[in-house]
Amino acid sequence: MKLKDEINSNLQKVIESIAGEKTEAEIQSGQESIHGDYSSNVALKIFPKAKDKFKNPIEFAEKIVEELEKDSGFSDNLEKIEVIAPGFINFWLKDAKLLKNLEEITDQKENYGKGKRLKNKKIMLEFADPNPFKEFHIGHLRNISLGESYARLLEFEGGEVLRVNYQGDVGMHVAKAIYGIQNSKLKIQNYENKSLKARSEFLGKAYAEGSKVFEEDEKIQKEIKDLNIKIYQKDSSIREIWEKGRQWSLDHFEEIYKRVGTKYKRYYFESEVAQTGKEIVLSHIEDGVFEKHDGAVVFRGSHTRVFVTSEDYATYEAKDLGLAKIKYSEFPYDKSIIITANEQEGYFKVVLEVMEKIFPELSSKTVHNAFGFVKLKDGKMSSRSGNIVSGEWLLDEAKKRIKEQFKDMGEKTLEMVGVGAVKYSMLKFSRTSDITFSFEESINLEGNSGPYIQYTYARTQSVLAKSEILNPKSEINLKSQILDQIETEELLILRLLVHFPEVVEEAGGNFAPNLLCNYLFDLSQKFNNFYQKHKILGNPMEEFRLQLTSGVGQVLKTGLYLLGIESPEKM
RNA sequence: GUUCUCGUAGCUUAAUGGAUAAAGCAUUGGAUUGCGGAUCCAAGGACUGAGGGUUCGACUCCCUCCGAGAACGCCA
Repeated sequence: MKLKDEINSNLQKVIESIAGEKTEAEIQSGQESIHGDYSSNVALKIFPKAKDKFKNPIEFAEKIVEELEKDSGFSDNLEKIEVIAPGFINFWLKDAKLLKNLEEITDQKENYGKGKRLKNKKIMLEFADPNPFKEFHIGHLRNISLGESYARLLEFEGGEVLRVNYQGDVGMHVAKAIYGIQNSKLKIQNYENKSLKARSEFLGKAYAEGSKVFEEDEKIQKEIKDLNIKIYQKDSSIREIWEKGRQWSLDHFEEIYKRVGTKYKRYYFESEVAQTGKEIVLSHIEDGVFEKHDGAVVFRGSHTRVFVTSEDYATYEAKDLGLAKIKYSEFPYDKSIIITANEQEGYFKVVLEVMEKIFPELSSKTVHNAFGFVKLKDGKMSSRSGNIVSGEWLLDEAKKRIKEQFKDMGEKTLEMVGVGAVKYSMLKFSRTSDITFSFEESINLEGNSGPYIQYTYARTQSVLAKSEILNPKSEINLKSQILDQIETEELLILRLLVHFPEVVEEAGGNFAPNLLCNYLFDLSQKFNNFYQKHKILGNPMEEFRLQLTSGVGQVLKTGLYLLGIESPEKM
């Protein structure tokens, strides 16, 4: 059992016996260790209900501690339990316990921190969702970084995660793009033999041109709407261009997925769910879920939305209903999670309202997780205005800048560090907050960045490799004599290592990879501090310090993996 | 107009209702006859947009105002 849980259950038992109150005790993991390795505010929380027995929360807390200390099996791991005004209870671990934890890391290796919270749970995770014919922009990059990290965190806790991607290959945006292709000065034929990048840039431009004239010219607007219908009908006049453009986009996306380390199990397309979606909507007019208005089929919920257009085509809304049904029939999940930008929050709210009425069993299992906007310093990104930063450009630019600084770095490492820098910069902020993208910062190799953590990992591996050369068969064993020789910097690291499993659980439970980022950064800083002050190799404490180094390396590697970032052995 | 989200140091951001509001960047000053200086140490810098309220305790919850952004019937 995790130590945190152990403290929790002991607290619960004791409080129930003293105050007769069942409670979910709240344990905090101390970050700076000034308030202990763990601390609890239960005495403050429960005090109003124990008022008749104790004068103040401190007295109450003292009684709790007295009871806790009676259980020697529990308190043997603890150096002390103290009560601090106005009523906090702080727990300090014994150094021996900290060392024992380090041994666990050595034994369990990449399994250290794994949980069972989601054992036997099937989770469908939809993320990235770029649209063919449009650019894969930095918002998608945030989406896929978050999704992949979330998937790994859920798997780490025992869940079976099915990564899926839903891509809009039909609809007005495609019509606009095709109009753009047909009327652009840039001829599609010229791109036949060009790179995927060049092709997708061409498509992006065509889309921007199509959108522009759509807004400006009513006659063209009508033409584009007609094109849209032809797309749904797979009309022979546009079939070839549609298939070609679609494939070019998908090939390009695939390249990006590969670069960022995401492998999807299933790709859904709007073209394959539209019909099912429409049928679902039409079959629920009679029972009053939907109503016909101005020739369209609408739903009147928290706000009104069109599900089937007056031209009889499924909108995005109806398609999502079709998608939900197909998803569940293919993979009966315990939970279905959809990750999108928060501009879709209102939209999903309505779709979930409909689902509650027609697929109640699915709606209760479906969660929409939104993330904040990725803005540029000079305002909102929009693929229509053309003021857009493509995901690929950002990855390449990161790599380029790193190369300028580290000329002899190999191609493989360069890619790991470049992608790591970008992904980390997408993950280190809390998911829901809008972030302002800055070129300098996301590519910065110093400070709170991916490369800083990767560098620290490479450093641990370098030390370990060197010790291997100097002393090939050294089996690391902790000796109890070292207890009184441990340095402050080492203790700080040991204390932090204890919390890794808890941070991972919290990051997964709250869909908050940023917590893991902060933790890894903190650990890296503490290790670098230690490294600077104390010599590892050729020191009387060498064995212990090597094990510490190895433990830090292991945790950094596992942590980076959970963020979806690779750990180079050398940089 | 309606609904929702957000205002924290010069900048970018942290902080399940808890203890001295935490980092990075930038700025200033330091550290190398040592295992990778892509490192480390130190300093300055915030009445958490304004004003009320709830609470033993509020960046966090409630109300008002100011400011920013997003979503709102045939786009995705």
